[in-house]
Amino acid sequence: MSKMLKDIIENNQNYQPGLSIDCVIFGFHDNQLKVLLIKVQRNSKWSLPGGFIPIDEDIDTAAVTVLNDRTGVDGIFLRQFATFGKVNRNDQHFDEKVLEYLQVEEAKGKWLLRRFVTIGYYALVDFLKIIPKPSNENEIVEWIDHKEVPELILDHKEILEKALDTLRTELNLMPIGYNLLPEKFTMPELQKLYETILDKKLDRRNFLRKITNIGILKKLDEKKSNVAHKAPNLYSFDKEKYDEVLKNGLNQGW
Amino acid sequence: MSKMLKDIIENNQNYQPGLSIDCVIFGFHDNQLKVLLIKVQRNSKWSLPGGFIPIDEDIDTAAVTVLNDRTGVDGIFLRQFATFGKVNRNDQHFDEKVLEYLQVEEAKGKWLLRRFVTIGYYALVDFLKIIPKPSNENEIVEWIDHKEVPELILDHKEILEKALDTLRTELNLMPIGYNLLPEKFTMPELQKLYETILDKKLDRRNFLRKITNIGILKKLDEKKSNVAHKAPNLYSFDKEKYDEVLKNGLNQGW
DNA sequence: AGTACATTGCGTCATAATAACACATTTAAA
DNA sequence: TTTAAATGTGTTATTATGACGCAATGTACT
Repeated sequence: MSKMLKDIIENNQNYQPGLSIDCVIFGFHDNQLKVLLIKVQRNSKWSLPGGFIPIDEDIDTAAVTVLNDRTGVDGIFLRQFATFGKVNRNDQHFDEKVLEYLQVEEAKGKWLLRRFVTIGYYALVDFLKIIPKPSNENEIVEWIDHKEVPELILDHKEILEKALDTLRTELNLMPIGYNLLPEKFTMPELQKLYETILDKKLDRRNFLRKITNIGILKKLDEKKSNVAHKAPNLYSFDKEKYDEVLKNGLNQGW
Repeated sequence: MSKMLKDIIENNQNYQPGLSIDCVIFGFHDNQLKVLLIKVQRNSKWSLPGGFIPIDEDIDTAAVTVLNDRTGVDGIFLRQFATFGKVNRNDQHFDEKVLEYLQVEEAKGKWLLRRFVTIGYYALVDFLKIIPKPSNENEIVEWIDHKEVPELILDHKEILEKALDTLRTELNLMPIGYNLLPEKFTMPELQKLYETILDKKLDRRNFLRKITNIGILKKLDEKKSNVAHKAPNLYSFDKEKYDEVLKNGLNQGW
């Protein structure tokens, strides 16, 4: 932090006051659903990557910037899911000591001390295509298994939980693998992705039938190599049909 | 407006800057899905009821206040669904002329002229229990059929559409009638509610079977009186089971 | 009073989706 | 060569869904 944050505080008239963005960036690797977390060295707790909103940018655009800053990619699945604004949510986060440390004027510093409402976005990214990028030299950026996320700052744990909850619901409304898996993948991998998100075992054969019937998969004439046991077939998504289902939704219900 | 808005502007340090709340309040009557809209006389366009966020209130609490101000009820279904923050969303809404009219100092007035990000909430209320209440003497509050909503200010039409879209999706995830219908209701009424929200005809007999199987209805030993044709049976919700389904969700999907 | 008509209540039947499970095949490792 | 673990491809019973049929009820009209 520091230089960048100091710049923002001193030019706070260029940013939307009292409003921030936090991103829950999901990736899938080693059969684990991972979350990209950051740590500012000075601080002992991990947090979600976030940022402020330039007054001349749409909030969605600002969210893309946050994502892009940390992952170096864009054109990815990024979706707003909730806004958090409890009165005390960022009490005791930044205080006078921080402002003193940053050497900003008291008047300017007040901008940072008030209640910040934060808009939560979640992103689905291809783990292998991302190189976690600290946005400055003191920042640590890491993928952490969602089951082993340590204590986070402020209400970030609540934000993460809500994102995961949203993801679970969306799983019933749309396909999601395209954003989280590599170009080619196996059926067990896709199933494991679903199982990990839902935290629930699924029957292998029933899963195959159901996911196949959606009509978004292409079975490739190729098997995964260098694997223990029988080599599983490779699949890829039929992007055109995938997008169609994304648009129209899965379960019509009524 | 006016007195109240002027007060807010002059005491803007008591409100979250650049942030507002807009409520899409749904009611059901005469087989129509209605939306509660307001009109400030000076202005020719209708708008969603909204408000600002006191710095010492949670955003959810502020939303309850907005709802309560216009309907006089609380303890109702109220849910945040999205946050809107395009850069130009409130350009040309309030301008210098308004501030002049309100006779507020220019410095204070600037608070109102910047981009406001608005948090959208939607509410489901029992039409008959609500008495639309103007929050001041110049305000007009009215129920308007969602199919006949005229042009609205700013991006309020977009906000309304998004709320309706969310409601349609939620219909597949949870039951909703409890909040929109009176204590006792008929099966055709409940079905019409679903048809109106979904904008789609449903088969009467299949609807009965499906809604009954959810297990949230109590068939009363009573028929609706004063109706043309055969008197339909009355139903009410089994609140305990209803809440259980609300919590656990309808379609498990996977 | 008698009849037409709209609406309700309670079904059926064919088809599709889902849950539970069986068995042969492939491959690495013992 | 055998074993164990995983994959590929089924079957069967049950349940859910979509598309209808028909008698009963009550209003409105002649």
